[in-house]
Amino acid sequence: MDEVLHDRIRDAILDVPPGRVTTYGDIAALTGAPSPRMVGALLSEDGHDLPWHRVLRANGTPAPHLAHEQLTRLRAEGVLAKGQRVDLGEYRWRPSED
DNA sequence: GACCTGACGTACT
DNA sequence: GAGTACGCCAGGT
Repeated sequence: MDEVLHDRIRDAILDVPPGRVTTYGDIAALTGAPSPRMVGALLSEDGHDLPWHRVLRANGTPAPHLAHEQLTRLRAEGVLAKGQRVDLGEYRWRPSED
């Protein structure tokens, strides 16, 4: 994994403000990552100190094995989910609106 | 180098 | 809206 890209992905995730969410695809597009999977891979190995709970899949649902923890953290920030699905139209963060 | 795996996305049914 | 199929790229074996 390219280290510059690595840092850009981390920075992009750190930019997401509390109470908002983004998607793996958005982070990939924003940072130039070749695939959204790379974003997930990075979080998997080096995401412990990042607000990883603000990163969702494109349909607004979290990864299955993290769903409970992720939705709990998001709820604490004011992001409400309908079942397992967060309303991206409501909470999705865009860099331009920062 | 082939094959498998994964915190994903899009298209299609 | 939900499920399936396939493409995608990097890492490990």
